[in-house]
Amino acid sequence: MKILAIHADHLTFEAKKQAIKDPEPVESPKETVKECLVVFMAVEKGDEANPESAVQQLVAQVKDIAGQVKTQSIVLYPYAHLSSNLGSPKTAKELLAKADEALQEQGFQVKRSPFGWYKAFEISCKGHPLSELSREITVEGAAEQESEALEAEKKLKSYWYIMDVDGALQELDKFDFKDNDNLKRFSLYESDKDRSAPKEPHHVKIMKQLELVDYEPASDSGNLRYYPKGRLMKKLLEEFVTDKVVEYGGVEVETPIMYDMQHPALAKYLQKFPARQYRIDSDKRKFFLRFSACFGQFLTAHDATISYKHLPLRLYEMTRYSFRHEQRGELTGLRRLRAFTMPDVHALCADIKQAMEEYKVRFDLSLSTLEEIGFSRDDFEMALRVTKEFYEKNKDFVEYLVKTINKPILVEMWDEREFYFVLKYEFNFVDANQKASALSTDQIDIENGERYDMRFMTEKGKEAIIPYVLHCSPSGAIERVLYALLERTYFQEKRGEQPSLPLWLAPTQVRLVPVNPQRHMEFCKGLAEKIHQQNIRVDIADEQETIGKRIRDAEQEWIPYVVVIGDRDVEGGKLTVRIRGQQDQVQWSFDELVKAIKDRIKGMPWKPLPLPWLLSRRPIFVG
RNA sequence: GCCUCUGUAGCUCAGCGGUAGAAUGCUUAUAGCAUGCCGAAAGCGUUUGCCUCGUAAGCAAAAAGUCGGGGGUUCAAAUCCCUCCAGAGGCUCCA
Repeated sequence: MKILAIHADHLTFEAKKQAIKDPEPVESPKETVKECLVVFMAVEKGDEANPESAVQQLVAQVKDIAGQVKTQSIVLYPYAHLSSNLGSPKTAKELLAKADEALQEQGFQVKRSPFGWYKAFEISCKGHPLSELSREITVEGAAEQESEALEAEKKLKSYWYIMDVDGALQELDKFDFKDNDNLKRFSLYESDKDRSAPKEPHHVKIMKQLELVDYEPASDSGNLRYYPKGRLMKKLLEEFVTDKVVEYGGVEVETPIMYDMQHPALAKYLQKFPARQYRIDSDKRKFFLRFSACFGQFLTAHDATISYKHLPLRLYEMTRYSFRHEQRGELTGLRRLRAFTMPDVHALCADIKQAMEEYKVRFDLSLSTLEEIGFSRDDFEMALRVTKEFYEKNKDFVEYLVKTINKPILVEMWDEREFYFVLKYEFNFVDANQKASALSTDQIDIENGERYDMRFMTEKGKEAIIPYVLHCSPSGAIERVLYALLERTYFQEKRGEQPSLPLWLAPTQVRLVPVNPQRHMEFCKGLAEKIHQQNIRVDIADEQETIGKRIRDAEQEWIPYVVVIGDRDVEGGKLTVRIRGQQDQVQWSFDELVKAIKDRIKGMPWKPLPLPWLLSRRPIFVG
């Protein structure tokens, strides 16, 4: 709170015009007070953390000044122009009223000029040395600074380029985007900082319609609820990514989700990472919720005995959850959350050569992870962010990356290094609203080895700090993968295709529709059991509805294979299969059906359907 | 955190001071197609009854509402005002 106190011979003020929606009522339009201390004051954001303390301090200050100038008459005069960081009108009004009351209790005569009006005033200042005083009042809890990194990012200057597959850099506006429409959309998004979106993102409706995910009003924003089908898809993705990382050499650990804010290594890292944290009080200590797996893994590595023979050491965790207290307005559907599931694999490297070799391996890991999930290379765009210095010294390395992905990429170059890393790439998905979101990413970190005091024994038997740490999320947040998969169906529809999910992720892979739910049920149950034994998810539309209705329901659920079972099929030995995305139905034997499906989901994890097979036995979670 | 819009039955939405209702779905989407309404009162879903059906909605009836929560204005509030909550969009931010 800022105050300006003036010892006046007289003050006249007159409310002229309403300045805010809900101003205080005016008792008498024009008032004059003689021989008084006029306290111009502005309530600030910081005061909201602890209004009681602000009032207390204000009263103490005013009492002090009034004592010095020997007056009993006080005018409290709200004066917004003293501050550029005003509190809300509501708090200000309450605070004024409380201050008024408290001063009267101290025996002062208090007048208040009404809050929320443009006012005319005339003041005569006495002019003695104590007659004009300004004071600033701060309350505890208000002084929490934004992190250095948040501040730094505001100042950081970026240079934008497109790098083609030969490694040649071109200015953004000189590049011909003829065959790279998606890259153009991505580049504009990044460089123009144009964030306008016309509508609600496509996937929000779908995630509810397919009964995958929903908002949970009883939790904090950005903390979602998963229904059985959504949980299944998420679990499959989690398992797939984990399998990929373990195959690559990942050493899976599990670490706590909250950490002491006062821990020396953590406190410094917090300053370097411009995300906002959830905070938790426990006993005497204050904790923050992790925003990645870095803390747990680095602290683990700090305590471990590591030799050069163990490097590169790949520590891995699928964080459920990582927490980032994003600003309220930034949250949307599955794209940006406050609690999300992120695979995080670090590689501790002995030197730059090893770091770069390892980086290449992980680059392939990320690419194959996204492609095996079901994305094509056209579904995402690569961005590379690098300091000028690192780029100049390692052009070959950068060229290798762009050649590997084999399409032009967006490059952001910085003059100075503000973050803990010197280079990172991302694979970005661009949605129908032109919003880009990072999926896979990997960073070369040159600070945290030292900050966390991670050491290893070199070949020469000397202890050394681990100089390079790679930070990779091979798929990006799992929720975000789901977002991209759902959002992508918009483009499928645009092209005239039926929207669909990758077969290995489809909650129901085969739906059996008995023509007569009574007469054909035995056969269906037997068939379903056989299909299930082949590790294919199956269910049975056994409701008392027409065939047409049940087929329609299956189509609206995006079921990949629909098999209608009637007398013909029970007796004939062939199955009539309706395949999503194809016009005609096919007549298949059981083995042909199984083979067709197995060919498409080869090598991907499988889990049974966590719902009753009979549709008539399932609750409806969404409408 | 700030600004704008939104919140009506499980879902999708109309109504916008006076009886709780006319639109909804699909697609090749600046438009087209289908079904409905203008006639006792939304459509889908749910429940019950009828129908026992071969590839995108069979027929009928019933139940179902704190009109997001709280406060105010008014003879009267879903409708106007204030406030809180939630969602979307913008600003900002996005490791």
